[in-house]
Amino acid sequence: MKTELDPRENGLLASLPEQEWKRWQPCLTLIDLPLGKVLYESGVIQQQVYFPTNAIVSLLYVLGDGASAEIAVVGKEGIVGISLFMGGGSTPSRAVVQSAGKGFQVSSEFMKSEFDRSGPVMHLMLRYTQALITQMSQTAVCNRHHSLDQQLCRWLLLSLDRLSGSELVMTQELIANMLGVRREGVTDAALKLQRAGLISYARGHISVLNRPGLEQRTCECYDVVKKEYERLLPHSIAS
Amino acid sequence: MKTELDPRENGLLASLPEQEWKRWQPCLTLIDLPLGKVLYESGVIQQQVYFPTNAIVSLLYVLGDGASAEIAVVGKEGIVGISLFMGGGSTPSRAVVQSAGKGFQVSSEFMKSEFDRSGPVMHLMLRYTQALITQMSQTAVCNRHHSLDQQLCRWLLLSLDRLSGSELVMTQELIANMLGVRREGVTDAALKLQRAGLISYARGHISVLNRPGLEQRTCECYDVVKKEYERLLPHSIAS
DNA sequence: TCCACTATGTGCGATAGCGCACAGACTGCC
DNA sequence: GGCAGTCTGTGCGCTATCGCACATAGTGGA
Repeated sequence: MKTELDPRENGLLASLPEQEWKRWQPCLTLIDLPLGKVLYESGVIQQQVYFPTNAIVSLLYVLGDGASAEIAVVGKEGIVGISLFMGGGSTPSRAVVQSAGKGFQVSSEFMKSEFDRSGPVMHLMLRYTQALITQMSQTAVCNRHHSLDQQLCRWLLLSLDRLSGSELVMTQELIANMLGVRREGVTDAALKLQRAGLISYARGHISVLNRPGLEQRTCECYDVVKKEYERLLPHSIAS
Repeated sequence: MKTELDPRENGLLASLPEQEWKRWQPCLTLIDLPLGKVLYESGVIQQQVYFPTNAIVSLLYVLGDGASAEIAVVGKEGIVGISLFMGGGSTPSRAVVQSAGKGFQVSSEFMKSEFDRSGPVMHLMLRYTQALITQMSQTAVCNRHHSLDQQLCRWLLLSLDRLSGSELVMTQELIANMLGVRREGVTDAALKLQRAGLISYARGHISVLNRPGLEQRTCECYDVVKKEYERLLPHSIAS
């Protein structure tokens, strides 16, 4: 009679071989991921790692003057907290829930011991990390060369891919923080998309009306990232 | 009577424990890294990985329209070709020698088998990768928020740290490609630094006259990256 | 010595995004 | 039903950077 969320809605957990899955299942804890929750803070050693199912988490960097920029976004295809197994234990960035939902957590100790088995878990995590690196690189390039309009399209598409459905709950203010631009700039860009009939925007609710249209309007960055995720993590993002 | 370059001028090779080093030493091949040499190309499977000693290699992304941007820079502290052990085998970016010098290469097979021992080599490589991720993230943020002046300072300092000495051989045109800006923009920024007495520029030769001055003028990004390299890879960058 | 070439410096109009101020509209709560 | 608060839309002057055109200055080879 359980209607509990299935951990295997997370792409990485779903990719675990049967044998590993048996070890993992009892160690997974369902966790609520409300909007704005900080999963880790710059420089702080993490006690858990997280596997979102229907939430989105932004990795963002906050500058001394309060300005910020999103480095990458993690959803049901990934894990939050890679620095744990990469060796640092912390990063100079922050992970914030950007779209509320649920996820699963496991303790750092468990994650570490699983990684250190050097088996499928490790290789899966490393491939994911490689995909994440691509996303970060592409963010850097996109920040440099592409217009806000294009970046907004990219951002919407990346976020949608990491959820299910075609609706996002997200104010323009928040999007501006993620993209590292002014709120008014997002308003302008969003208006253009609305007028083109691609999205509809209403007080924090974005509905995508014409996804192919968005894909046409975005820069190549989106496609590069998407293809790389598909190459490295087949089946992890339902498209 | 050998005056050959010591592989241990590379920080990662120098960090190998004695036991590993004995295995590695016979497998290292000295290689010339002339300006502009492409060490790997977007999407192409690599046959070698490279450990620069006195050369600098840029990881850069080239857009469809020819525009480009540097994602990260690798010098004597690192390795070129992490995607080999991360699992992808290739990345959607390009590695180009940005400052001529020497390095050592090992075959993909050797690197892979060493990584798969899951010992000190693996942990060293993962820590390096984590540091590289920090550099990429910070590049993304810097591209978004900081002025060209500041970015030029950051870039000069990062490059200097990865060489030895206080001189760079590098035209403004090339720097512009790396930073993903116009050549004239670099001219302007470089002039400001010259007038402030921080550097002197002469037909592709940059001498840093006042390093503390540069450090004062750059954005926080440089410091974040530097500290993270020092934390994750002690002794790897001589400061 | 001269010439072609490359590297650097300069000017100027165009544009994207910024910072700020403020208006209108919707929402939730009393 | 009214009010406070939040979200979105708009106007305007400012600045950094762009794109292009062109001037100047070293440099290396014929």
